[in-house]
Amino acid sequence: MVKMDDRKKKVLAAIIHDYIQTAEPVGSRTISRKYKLGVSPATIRNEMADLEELGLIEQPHTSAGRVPSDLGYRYYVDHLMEPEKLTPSEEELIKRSYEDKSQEIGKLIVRTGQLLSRLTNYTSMVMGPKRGRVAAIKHIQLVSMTPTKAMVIVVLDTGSVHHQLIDVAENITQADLDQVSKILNAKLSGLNMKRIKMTILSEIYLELAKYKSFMDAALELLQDHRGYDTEDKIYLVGVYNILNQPEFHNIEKLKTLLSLLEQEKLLHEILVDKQSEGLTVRIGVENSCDQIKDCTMVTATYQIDDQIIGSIGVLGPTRMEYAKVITIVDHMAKVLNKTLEEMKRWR
Amino acid sequence: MVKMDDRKKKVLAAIIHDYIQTAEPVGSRTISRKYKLGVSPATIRNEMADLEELGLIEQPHTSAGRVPSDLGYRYYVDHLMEPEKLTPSEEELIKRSYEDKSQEIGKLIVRTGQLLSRLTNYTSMVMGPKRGRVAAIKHIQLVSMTPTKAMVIVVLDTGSVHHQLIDVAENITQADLDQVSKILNAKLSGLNMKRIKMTILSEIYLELAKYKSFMDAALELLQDHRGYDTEDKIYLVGVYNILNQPEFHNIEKLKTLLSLLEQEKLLHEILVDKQSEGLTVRIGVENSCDQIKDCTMVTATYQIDDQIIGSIGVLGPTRMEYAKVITIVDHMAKVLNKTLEEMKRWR
DNA sequence: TCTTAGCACTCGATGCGGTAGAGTGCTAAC
DNA sequence: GTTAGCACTCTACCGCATCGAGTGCTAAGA
Repeated sequence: MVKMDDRKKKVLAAIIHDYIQTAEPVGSRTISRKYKLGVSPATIRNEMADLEELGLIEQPHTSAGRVPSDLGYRYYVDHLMEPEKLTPSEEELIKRSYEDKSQEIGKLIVRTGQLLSRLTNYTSMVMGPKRGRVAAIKHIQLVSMTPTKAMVIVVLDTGSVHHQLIDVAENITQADLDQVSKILNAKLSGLNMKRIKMTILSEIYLELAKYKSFMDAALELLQDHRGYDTEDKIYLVGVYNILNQPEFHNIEKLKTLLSLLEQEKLLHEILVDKQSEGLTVRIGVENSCDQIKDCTMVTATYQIDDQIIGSIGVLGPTRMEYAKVITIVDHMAKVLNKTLEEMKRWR
Repeated sequence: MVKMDDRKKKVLAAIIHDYIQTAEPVGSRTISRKYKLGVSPATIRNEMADLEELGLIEQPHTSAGRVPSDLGYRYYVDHLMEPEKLTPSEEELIKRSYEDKSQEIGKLIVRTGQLLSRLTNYTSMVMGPKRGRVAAIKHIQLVSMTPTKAMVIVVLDTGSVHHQLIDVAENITQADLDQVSKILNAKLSGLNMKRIKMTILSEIYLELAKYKSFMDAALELLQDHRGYDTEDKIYLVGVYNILNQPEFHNIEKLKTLLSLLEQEKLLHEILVDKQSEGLTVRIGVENSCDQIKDCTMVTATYQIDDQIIGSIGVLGPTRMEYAKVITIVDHMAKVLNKTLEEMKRWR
């Protein structure tokens, strides 16, 4: 049985570095010349044969150089890689992006996605925050728009605002609506969405019998839980960055990947696949989804009060700049968590 | 000088039909066999030579068949094409999509984009409604979120709702906020955004001197005109449909096009380029933008009270199914206009 | 005068053999 | 254990011949 020794590690690291840069199979000669291990190509070749036996590298065909296997990348990430530091300008950019504090949580997440994509040059995927608890109603307001239309506005304590137009009878005035708003607020304000059960609703019905005609529509908005959740929403930024990866210059591969990215359900599975707190790197076949078998996903969770409420991630080819991407994702998750912590008070 | 006669028209139409279907240059033999004009390939060849002289068709190289030129498509669209009727299932689909009446105008536009893309299998571009007039304030509401944060909500008479979190002093209560809301509503309700000038603002400042601390932030939201406009926002649907077009199996072309589609400003120019009321077809070089010189755009405007407030359109290769696409875009614009007319009352 | 069969011609696509070059594995010497 | 040397393998590339689709032209026929 072959064992990894120090030189093998160096050779593997060299192969991976070179391949990440060039996307071309790496030969023994290249390594000997570019990476000064102080040994001849022949020695490198022996080491390479061992590394291949270990399953860490592969040959596309005889007389081609070697290419890292998924397992090789895995070994690299786990044992060899030295995380790259952020450049001052990168740090600066991140800092500036989070400066504006009076943000809605959703916007924060979107901005994170944009940053991830911009810094890594890959595609970023971020998942909107899942409520650690169910959102509670802060305020309800009805506004008359035209004689027959009114706007229902619901403010949640998470800082999100929802609105919908409803039809109302011709003779309803803004005064009526104010009256209804008042009652709704008295009854519902502070309650979380799950606790708005039929009992309370029928109570309201009773009290507002004369407005029955439009209460149905108004309450429908309240009941529509899904409408309040950004939980399932996944934001993609920089999808077209994959066009810069030579491995996707093949239209068929491109189609497969892009059609995957259109399906939010699958994205969701990919993003939370085997998710545990902190940073996760899933390389090639480690992904459960077939369509990204030659991609790597670097994801991290973000949380509030130790409860995971969402994920951010970067999707790229297995030939990914691991040292850079991992640092960035990790750092962004930390910054995001810190920012969320500061915003926590009003959630 | 060669003149178009009936048979030339038939030959041109045949070439275009065949090319739209196959994306391959069309030969004289194919036309004679498939399109039963009752003449031999040799005759067709003579006609083709004439059509080429007229600039309506081109030869990629000697010994290849003919391909329609932009001019050829133009002639086809102007003189030869018979608009294709919508199938019952298509009509049904469109009808169902617009059934839900109590819609916000923005959602209506997005839905239109989705339909366009789905029905045509090309990329759709729709532009959000430009206000015929400046939006007016319908209602302002301040809601206390935490001891130090409040939500400003502004409802416009166009049916859009805007909100933003602001910082407030620790000792401000919801009652205070209600008081401020009341005054703001009294002063500003019904005014359009342009008319909120310094005079009115300073009046408010005077009256609400004791809340001065946070009025700045609240009024900033009111002043931020751009925030209220969806005018410049362009929705793209079905971008990946272009992958199905053989003309874009070339990565470089694809990159050029996709990078164009990422630039909203350019999109805006493309969509309203030489825009006049009604349906417009811009074929290949007729587009002012270089990057879509081998694309065709079919656009239509939508209006309220004879004022153009936006555009919808489809982007595809010049080898486009004109008869189908033109019918669909035209029909969708009409349906959209009709729906907007019905919604008009509350705008 | 218009149509068409026939034919020579053009040019891209395809396939094949040969070559160059990159890279390997193995062996034998250091 | 390392390395120089060498035979071997396989891809990429080039040139060449061939095939076939499609043309333009010409001359005969309607």
